[in-house]
Amino acid sequence: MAIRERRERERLDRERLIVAAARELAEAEGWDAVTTRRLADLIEYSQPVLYSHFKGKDAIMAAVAVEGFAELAAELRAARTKTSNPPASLAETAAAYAHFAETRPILYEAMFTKAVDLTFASPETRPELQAGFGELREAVRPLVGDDDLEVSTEVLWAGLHGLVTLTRGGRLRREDHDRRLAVLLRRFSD
Amino acid sequence: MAIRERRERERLDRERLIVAAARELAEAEGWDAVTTRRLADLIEYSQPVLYSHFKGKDAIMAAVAVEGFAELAAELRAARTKTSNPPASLAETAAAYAHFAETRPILYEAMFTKAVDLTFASPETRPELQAGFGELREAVRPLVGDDDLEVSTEVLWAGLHGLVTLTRGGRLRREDHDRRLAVLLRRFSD
DNA sequence: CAGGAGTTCTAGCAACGCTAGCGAAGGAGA
DNA sequence: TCTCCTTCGCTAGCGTTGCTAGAACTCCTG
Repeated sequence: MAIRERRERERLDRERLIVAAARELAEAEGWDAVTTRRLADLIEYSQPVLYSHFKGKDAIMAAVAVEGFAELAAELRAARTKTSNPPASLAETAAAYAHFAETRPILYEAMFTKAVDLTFASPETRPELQAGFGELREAVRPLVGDDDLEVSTEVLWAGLHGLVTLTRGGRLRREDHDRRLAVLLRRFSD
Repeated sequence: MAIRERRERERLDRERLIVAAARELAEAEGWDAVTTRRLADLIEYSQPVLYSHFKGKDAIMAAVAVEGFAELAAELRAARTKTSNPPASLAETAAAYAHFAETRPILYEAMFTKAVDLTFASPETRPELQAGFGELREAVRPLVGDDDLEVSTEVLWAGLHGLVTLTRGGRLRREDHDRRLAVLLRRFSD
């Protein structure tokens, strides 16, 4: 029976290896470079083993995206709890969100543009996916009435998401980023 | 010489035919269904003619996107000029933006997710791409100081874009859409 | 009517995601 | 220790993709 356990452990290791390789390759050369063949080469197994772990390429990207959500939540939390002054805390959190998207664009792309089949805002949503939103909500809470909390947080999230995606797509001049962030936040701080 | 003109006219017609076919197919079955082969079938020419008009598939999608930007600008303009009351005008314009993205999701996808190589916010930006932003700006102008105008408009745009993309991706519950729009607008109307 | 320029097609390349089915490896029972 | 049998990963290949080289055809010109 111990053999079975070792096998499962090795299997889990290999699964992590796949996700890590996919992420590294994507961050190095973009998602277009992440093909099942190159991935198989990187992990030093043949293509079909990928499919014994994941339903398809999309599922691998979704796994990378889940990692991204966990990291985003952690960074938002760190930023939010850096200060106890509510407006400053919100500003830190928002800046951390923008910074995450700016410095890890490939990860952000997987989280919001590629992985379409990750379910959100429903009971069976994976906790990693809710945590980030939760951090935003806690940063917003001290500044708005509790009745509007959910909706206000969603609007802030949308504002941040819109800023980073439009900037990434070359739709907004990068140099005005800080001013835009300030304008967005000012509307939550009075 | 008239022959040359006729030829160019026919060529232009065929180019429009390609773009129209691409758009129809995409709106009917999604962008994944738009392959060069199916497109060639639809226009009743062989594949290579597509490449005598466009550099590649991306260029065809970009052409569809440009159509989309023109239509979006027209609809925003119609909404904005429906009333002369500034806050109401802004609300109409914002609602029109959201309505456009909601009712023409495939077009919106081409405009903001697919066609990456359309240059924005630079002198050589095509006028169709600037017009939509211009309508937003004129709707915002009466409500904010002229010094903040550009940045405020960009933030509103980002907010709207974030709302529609997060909603489309299943990240926001659709039923709260109107409340979120109201919260976003309230921040521009006081 | 013959020549040549321009246009469109047939055919095919390399790469993609994904899968059927064979062959080897290795634990389980006699 | 030998044999069976399950489990596992591989080779090979299918169908489809975007794109292109070069042949074949059309049609205006002299």
